Amino acid sequence: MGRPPCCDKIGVKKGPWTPEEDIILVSYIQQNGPGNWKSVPNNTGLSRCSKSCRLRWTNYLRPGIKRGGFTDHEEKLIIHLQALLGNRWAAIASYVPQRTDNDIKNYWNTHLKKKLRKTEEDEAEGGPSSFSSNYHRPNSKGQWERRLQTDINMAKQALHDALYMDRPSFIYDSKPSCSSSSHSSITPARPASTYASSTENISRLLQNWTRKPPKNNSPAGADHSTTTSGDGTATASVPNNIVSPEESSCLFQYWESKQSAAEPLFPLSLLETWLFDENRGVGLAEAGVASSHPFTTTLFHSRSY
DNA sequence: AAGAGTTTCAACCGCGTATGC
DNA sequence: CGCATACGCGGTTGAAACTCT
Repeated sequence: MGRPPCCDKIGVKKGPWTPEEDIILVSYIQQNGPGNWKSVPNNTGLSRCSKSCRLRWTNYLRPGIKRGGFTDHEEKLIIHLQALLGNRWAAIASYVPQRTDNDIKNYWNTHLKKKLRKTEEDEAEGGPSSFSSNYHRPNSKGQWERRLQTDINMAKQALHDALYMDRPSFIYDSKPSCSSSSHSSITPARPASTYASSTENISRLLQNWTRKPPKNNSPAGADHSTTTSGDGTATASVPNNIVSPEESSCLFQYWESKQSAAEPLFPLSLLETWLFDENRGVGLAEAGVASSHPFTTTLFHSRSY
């Protein structure tokens, strides 16, 4: 009885990946594209479980991944999304370009949770804090969870329509106009050259391997933005997320622009309001907020329920 | 300088879901 | 429809790095 192991445990190597293994994996994916992970160990000769290969690729080697050095905006975005979505890290990651779910999860567990706890303690003692008060509202999660899922799916569709309705051919071969640095493709099967930017990651990685910088040089990590790979994302490995990389980029950029303009947290407050709104009959469009931004306008006008 | 304690994060594990037969 | 397999996700672990004493 019991679940069979995902792969043959005998002879399967575990633990940290070596640069050699990384190179083998990256070059294989450059040629064949991500996917069909089951066959990767056999075809590459790597003594690794298929799962391990996929994880290594999606969390570390994939082009366009930014590591460490979370910005203040990203931090707030994550907190906000966590309050909305719970521990759905993959969903949250879909809104934060260039970050992996694992990275966000780790950051949450090691930094943000503590930060929130501390802030809440401070609040309990004295004045209100802008950091957490907006994010942790009591709400019967179960109550809106099912609805949330439906809403998310519909929002995704609407968002997609809104973003791409004028660009029928965009999806697989051109960059979204609002995205300067993110993934540009969501096609599963790709020519080898598409993955060229993997080499940026791997070379950077190998540099780090030979001269490991102190861990807390996180801003340097943020500067790595390699990221502008501009193409070649391993999009076949993009999980079944709420929004595509293009969409998340747009959202994120809008978020960032609003943040830098010192405006309130409009886009997510809007989203949050929408999601939490008990009186669904009263849409935000009717409340007059949606019209203030074309994105949300289209989003809400696209909703047909 | 060194040992203890703490933090970080890459990687693993197990479960749920999707897909193909 | 049921089963087998592959994939994706979230929780957890543990080694390495870092900080404190």
